Amino acid sequence: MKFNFDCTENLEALLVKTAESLDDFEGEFDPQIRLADERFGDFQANGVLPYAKKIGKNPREMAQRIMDALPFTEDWEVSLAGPGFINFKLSPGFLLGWVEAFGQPEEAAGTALVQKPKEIVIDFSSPNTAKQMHVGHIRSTIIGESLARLMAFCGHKVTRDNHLGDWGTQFGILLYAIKREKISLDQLGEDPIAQLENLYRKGTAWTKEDESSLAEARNELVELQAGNTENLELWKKIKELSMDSFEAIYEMLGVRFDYAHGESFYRDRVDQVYESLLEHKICEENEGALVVFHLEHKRFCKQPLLVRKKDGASNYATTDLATLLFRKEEWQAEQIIYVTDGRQRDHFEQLFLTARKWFDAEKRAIPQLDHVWFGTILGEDNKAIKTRDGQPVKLVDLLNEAIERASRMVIEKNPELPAEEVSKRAQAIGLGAVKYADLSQDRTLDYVFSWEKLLAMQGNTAPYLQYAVARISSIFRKLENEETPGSEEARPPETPHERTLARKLTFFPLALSQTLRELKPHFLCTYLYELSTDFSSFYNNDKVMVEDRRTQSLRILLCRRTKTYLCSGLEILGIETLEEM
RNA sequence: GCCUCCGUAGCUUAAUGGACAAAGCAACGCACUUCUAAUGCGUAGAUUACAGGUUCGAGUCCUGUCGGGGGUACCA
Repeated sequence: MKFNFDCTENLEALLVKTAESLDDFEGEFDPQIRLADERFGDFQANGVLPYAKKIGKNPREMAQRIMDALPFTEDWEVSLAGPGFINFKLSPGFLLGWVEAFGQPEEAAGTALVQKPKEIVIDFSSPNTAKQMHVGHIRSTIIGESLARLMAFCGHKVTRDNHLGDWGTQFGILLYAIKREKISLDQLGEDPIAQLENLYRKGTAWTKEDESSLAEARNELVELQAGNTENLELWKKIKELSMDSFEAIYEMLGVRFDYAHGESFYRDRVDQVYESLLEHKICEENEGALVVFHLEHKRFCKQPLLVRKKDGASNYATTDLATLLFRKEEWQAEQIIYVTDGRQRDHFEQLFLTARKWFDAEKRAIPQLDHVWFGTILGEDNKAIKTRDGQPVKLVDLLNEAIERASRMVIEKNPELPAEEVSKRAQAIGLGAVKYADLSQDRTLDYVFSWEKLLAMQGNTAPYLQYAVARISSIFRKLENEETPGSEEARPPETPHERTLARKLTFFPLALSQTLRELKPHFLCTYLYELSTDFSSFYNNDKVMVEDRRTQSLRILLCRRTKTYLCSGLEILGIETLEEM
C-alpha cells in the first residue's frame, strides 16, 4: 500500500475509478468523501445520493453496486448505511502504516497539498505611523502572520508586506498640529509616540471645531504629497520613531515582514494610476473628485470608489491600486491576501472590481485577490474596545499584562521555579493565550475582550495544547535512558483510545487544506484541540511504559507523531511550545 | 432608505448541503501509591430567533419578519 498524506484522495480516486467501470454510472461522478462520525467509520462517501437522484435510480442499490465492484482490500472495511452513504473504516494495519509514513508533515504538505506553489503576497498588520499600536491592530497582525506561516508550510512562496498607513489624511492633521503647537520632534521625551498621539488628538479636535483648521490640515497633506521639504522631513522622522515602536511589538509576537513599504512608497506611482484609469475610461470626474462607478453593480453604481480627492490628494484607493500593480509587476504576485477589519469590505470589493477592469484594459493577468476580513474586538459594553477614559488600549500594555497574569499562574503551579524559567514559560503561555483567543474562533465574528476568557487554561485554549505537548515531552524524558523498541516493532492500534488517536492523526492534512482553502485559522485550531483531547484520553487510559514491546513501540510512535503534529500546528499559529509546564 | 454580517445549551463557541446538532465554562457525581490532575470519565442541559420555501436531506441555500452589529463621497 502506498499511503497518501490525504486519505480522502485514495478513496476518491478509488470510487471514481470503480464507478467508471460500471454501466450504471455515466458521466461525472463526484463521490463527495467527507470525514465521518466515529460511530459510523472514518470517512464516508455521500456522492451516490445526488447521483442516483439525478438519474432516477435507487440510491441504496447504486451504492451497493459500487461496493460490490470495489476491489478487495485489507486497508478498510466498507459498509452501506442510511439512505445510501458508503462508510469506510480504516483497518488497524492501514492506520499504523499511515502514521508511520508521515513523520515530516511539512515535507508531506508541501508535496501533497499544493500541486503548484504560488507567489503569494500577504498584506497584514498595517498600523498607522504616528500612533502606537493598539488592540485594534492585533487581529490583522496575528491572523496575517499565521496565514503567512501556513502558506509557507504548505510550500507556497510568501512575501509579507506591512502596508503602513504612512501617507494618509491623518498626517495632514498631525503636521498641522505640530506646526500650530510649534513642537520640535527632538523634544518629545521618553515616549515620543504617545506625545504624537496627543498632538494628533488635539489636531482632530481642532479640525472638527472649525472649517479653516480642517482646510489647513488638508493642505498640509497636499503639501506633503507635493514634496514640501519641511513636511517631508517631519514625516520621515515620525515614521522612524513609529517603526521603532512597532518593531518592539513584532519581536514580542514573533512576527516578521519582508517589506514595510507602506502607502508612501507608492507616492510617485499614483499619477500613472490616474492616467491609466482615465485613458481606459474606468474613472471619471465627479464633484471635483476622480471616481470609479460600477454600473453593473447594484450598489457601486451609485457609491463610487474615490481615487483622487477634489483637493488633488491621493487616498488609500489610489495607493492600493498602485500597490497592486507593483506587487504584480515587481513580485510576480499570483495571489494577494489582504488581512483587514470587516468594515473595509466595501472598499475591497470596489477595489477588486476596479482592479479587474483596469488590468483587463491593460491586458495584464490579475492575481487572485482575497480580502481576509475579521470582526471587531469589543469591550464589556459590546462597543469597540476602549479604556475607561475612552482611549484605545495599547497593545504593548495588553501583551505585558497577559505575560504578567500567566507568570502568576506558572508560579502558583510551580513555586520553586527559577525566575528565568518562569519568565520563559509566562511568555509562551501569556502570548500564546492572546494569539490563540484570536485564532480559535471564526475570524468573521466579533468577540468581547475579557482577561478571564483570554487566559482560561481549560478548554480550547493555547495552554491546553501546550500542556499536551509538555506531557508528551515528559514521557520522552522518562524514556531517555531506557532501551526502547523502534517503530518497526509496533503492532497495529487495538484499544479504543489508540485507534481514536491514530485516526485523528490521519485527519491532519484535511485540517491544513481546509484552513488553506478558507483562510480561516480556526479550522486548524479546532483540529489541534481535538487531537489534544484525543491524546489526553489516550494518555489517561493507555500507559506508554508497558512491558509488551510491540505495544510500547506503537504508543511511542503515536506520542511522537502527536507531538510533531501539535508542534507543527502551533508553529503555524505562531504559538511557542514548552518542554515542561 | 439602500447594502451587508450575525442570531445555535444559562454563558462562550463548533459543525464542506448529509446520519441522533459537537465542545468548553458554569452545575452535580467519579478517578491521583500511576508517563505532569493546567487532566480524564460520567450526569444534566437545544422546537439552531420566527414564518414560509427549495432539496432525497437545511443550523448551513432562497424569500419575508423580528432583534443586534457594521458600511453607505473625499478617514483607513
